[in-house]
Amino acid sequence: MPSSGTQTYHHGDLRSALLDAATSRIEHQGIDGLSLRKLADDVGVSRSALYHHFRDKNALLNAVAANGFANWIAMTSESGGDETVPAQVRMKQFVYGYVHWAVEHPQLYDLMFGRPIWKNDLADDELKDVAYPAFQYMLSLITHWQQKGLLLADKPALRQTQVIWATLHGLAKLVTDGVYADSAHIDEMCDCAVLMLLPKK
Amino acid sequence: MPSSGTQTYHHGDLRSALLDAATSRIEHQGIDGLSLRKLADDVGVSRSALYHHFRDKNALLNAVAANGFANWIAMTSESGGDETVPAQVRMKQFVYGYVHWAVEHPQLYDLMFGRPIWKNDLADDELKDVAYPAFQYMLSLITHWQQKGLLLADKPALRQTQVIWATLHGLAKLVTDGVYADSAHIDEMCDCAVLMLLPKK
DNA sequence: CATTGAATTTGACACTGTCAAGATAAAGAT
DNA sequence: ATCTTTATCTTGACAGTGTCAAATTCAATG
Repeated sequence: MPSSGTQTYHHGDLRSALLDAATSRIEHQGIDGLSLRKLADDVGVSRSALYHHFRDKNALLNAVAANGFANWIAMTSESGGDETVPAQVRMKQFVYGYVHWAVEHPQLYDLMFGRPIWKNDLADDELKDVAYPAFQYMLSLITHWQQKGLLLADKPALRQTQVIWATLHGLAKLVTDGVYADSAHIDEMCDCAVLMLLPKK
Repeated sequence: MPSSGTQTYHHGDLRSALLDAATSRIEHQGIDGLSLRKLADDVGVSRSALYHHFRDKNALLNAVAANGFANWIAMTSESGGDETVPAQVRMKQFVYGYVHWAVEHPQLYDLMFGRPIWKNDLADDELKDVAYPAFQYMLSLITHWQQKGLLLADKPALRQTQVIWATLHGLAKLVTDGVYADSAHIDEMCDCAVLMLLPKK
């Protein structure tokens, strides 16, 4: 059992070392900036050692995204789970939490919610197992708001979930992509979004 | 003056031929699926002929995006310009038009409003010259809705523009990326968005 | 100690964007 | 008409990429 630090032929835990290094590189250089060969250098291993732990580059990206979802769910259920504060406050906290997390992990967010994985049907089962519950959580949360009277019940919860999620997703993407919105106004934009999405006044 | 059809050494209008082929390839295979060498094959020219008309691959992408904006603006001012119908109907038309255009040109939309160009500061002047007016058009349109009483005036028009745009952008991206929304429900989602964004009821 | 089997490396291939140097053709000058 | 210039296109080359097959190294098991 080679303890960490010493460099043995068998790395010991190459899979998670690659995962960590890949996550770090993605967060700094972006998805397109991830080169498997440079990644191997980071970890101090040869270029094709990776293929004994991941089927190909996409499988590695899937695993990184899956880790991201686990992280995301932890953040999200934290900001939405406090039952002592009123639902409206929790909604605002959720919106803040969602957008800020995306802005703090723009590249990871891109990977998790971007086309390359979902539209091209490149998500493997492991990723789906962690991503779908995340989607369902949003639906249950917004259904809950609806039941509490925070949202009107004149439209299906699923549609309202999609619209609210779209707004959060759009805010996050406009800011992180630098399109007609900059990070100095995140909170103002979130406030405005909450005001506009809540019914009555 | 080589007429089109005959294959001469000097292509005649290689620049726009490359633009067309690139646009077509991007719309079918996506941005990452665009290879300059295959593109050259499409046009029947050698691999590096392109560099006499575009500084590099990014310049080509910029030009494709600029074309996209021109197209986008044409569509958009068409669906928003009819002064004979009431503002509320025009808003709905605008929402429909925006999302449908994005869904019909997903890859182009990605290129135009995505991070690779804007966040990485890879937009050249030609692109900015056509993109910024597009952004401003959205602002003026939504300011107009506000003045017509369609939106409340309790929040700055800029913020409301960003939120509404975020919602449209988010809807478009969720659908085109295949994340928890599919194209069969576009219109329902648009309807729901309009209902939720408009004040009162 | 021998053998099995997993982990890792090296060599190779096809592909990518990009540049320098050469080849070609059109336009302008005399 | 011929020469010169200039824009256009091609060929050769290089560094980089993901990925596979075959060879190597090591740990564990018999």
